[in-house]
Amino acid sequence: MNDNIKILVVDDEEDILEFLSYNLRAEGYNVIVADNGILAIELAKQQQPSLIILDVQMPDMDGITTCEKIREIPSLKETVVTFLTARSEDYSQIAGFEAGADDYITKPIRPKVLVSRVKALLKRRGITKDTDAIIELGDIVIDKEKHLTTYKGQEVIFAKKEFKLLKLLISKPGKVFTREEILEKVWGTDIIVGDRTIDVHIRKLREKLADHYIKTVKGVGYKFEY
Amino acid sequence: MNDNIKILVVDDEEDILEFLSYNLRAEGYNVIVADNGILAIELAKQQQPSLIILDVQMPDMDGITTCEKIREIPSLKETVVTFLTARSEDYSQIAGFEAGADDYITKPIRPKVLVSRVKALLKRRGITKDTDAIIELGDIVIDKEKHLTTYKGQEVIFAKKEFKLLKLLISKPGKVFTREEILEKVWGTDIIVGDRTIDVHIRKLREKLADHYIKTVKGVGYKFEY
DNA sequence: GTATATGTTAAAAAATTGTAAATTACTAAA
DNA sequence: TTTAGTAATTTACAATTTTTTAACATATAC
Repeated sequence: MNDNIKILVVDDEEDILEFLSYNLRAEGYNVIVADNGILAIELAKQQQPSLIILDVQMPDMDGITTCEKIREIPSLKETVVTFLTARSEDYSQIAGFEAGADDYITKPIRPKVLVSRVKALLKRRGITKDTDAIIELGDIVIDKEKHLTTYKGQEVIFAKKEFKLLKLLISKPGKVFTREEILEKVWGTDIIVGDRTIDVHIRKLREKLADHYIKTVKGVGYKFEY
Repeated sequence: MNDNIKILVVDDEEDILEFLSYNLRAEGYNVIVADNGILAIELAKQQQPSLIILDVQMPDMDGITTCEKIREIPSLKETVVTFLTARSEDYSQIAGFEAGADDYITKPIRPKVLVSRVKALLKRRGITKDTDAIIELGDIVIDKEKHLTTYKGQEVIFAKKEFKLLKLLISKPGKVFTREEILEKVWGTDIIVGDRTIDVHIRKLREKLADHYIKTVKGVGYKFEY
């Protein structure tokens, strides 16, 4: 479902790992787990999760140290980190924020609280599920269901193919989509179109939005960058 | 790039074998061929291809029988099999799926259709070469998905070949890559370029990063050292 | 010192993409 | 069914960027 949003849960207690991943998976998240800080860092580097839930109290390497190390990794600078603390221990709260955490969740964990907190955190960072009917990126709002796009509050009309292309590019901002990928996703596998077709459609998008949103990566493809 | 992905093509007509292998090799696949079912089974057992493209109409042992026999071989249970049928013959399509095929391609074969179909099939089975999406070495971060390289937090733009070369060298820091190896991996086997081409590209990398990362091992090749 | 391998630079060549205009395909109304 | 309008694609060429070549400089091993 939302296997696009990856969450890494780190705790040394098996029970808690299961509890958390069960509840998050039920919401459709792609959950990966680690039972210690070392593994957590390794997994985080490789898998690039959007959110890391980190228990403060762990043997060997505690959550705070783990968080500090995570923050040192350039590719994880933007990752949301939230702590899991037993009761509301003032001390770990403060230390947690200093270590670079974005939020903390206190045990005992209530499933509903957990889920809403996670949703809020991700939303705050603009990480949305691609199943959402509405994609919002600053000035650009796309309503998939209504086939409606708004740019700076103004409605912009995109033809069918244009809309599909825009939706694709915007679905993973920053990711480069190769021409092949675009053909496959927008036109379909068996349809063959000429070499310039994609360019022309890209041009239409650039015309209707602003030039700078869609970047060309020569020899590779196109990407959407806000 | 995909030289690890092996495809077995089975057809009794020499022309079609050549046509298929030419187009698949052009995409970088490792293609092996067989002109009859018996040989196909033998090769499949030995070589363990990821995908088998099987002509339905063949003398001696037809594609459907061959497929059934392949499906009986435990080590080939996971192999993707696709049929090649003349026109869209309903009969062979149905029989094909019963025999355990995953897809069928109809003749006449269009190269682009063939390739995209093959890619889709392999992807569906999760057969991809791509390792980690992000390579990280201290100050240098390479995001393959975003086709983006960061050096000391600053974005550095590499053209396609440069990017490929950097990716190769950085994939095994410290390892010396010979010129031959570089040519093969970055340019491909059958492309012939002059003597100074690699040097020029190495120079570009050195210009865009810092000189000291890429070391020359005279008489041998180049290596990346952090 | 000579021969061989590599470094450097600029310019040529090749590849890729951008664009406008023309053509074709499609769709909904008359 | 015809028609008119819009969308999608192709075409032909321009503009741009990347890649390669080629000529010469420099370094290194023997």
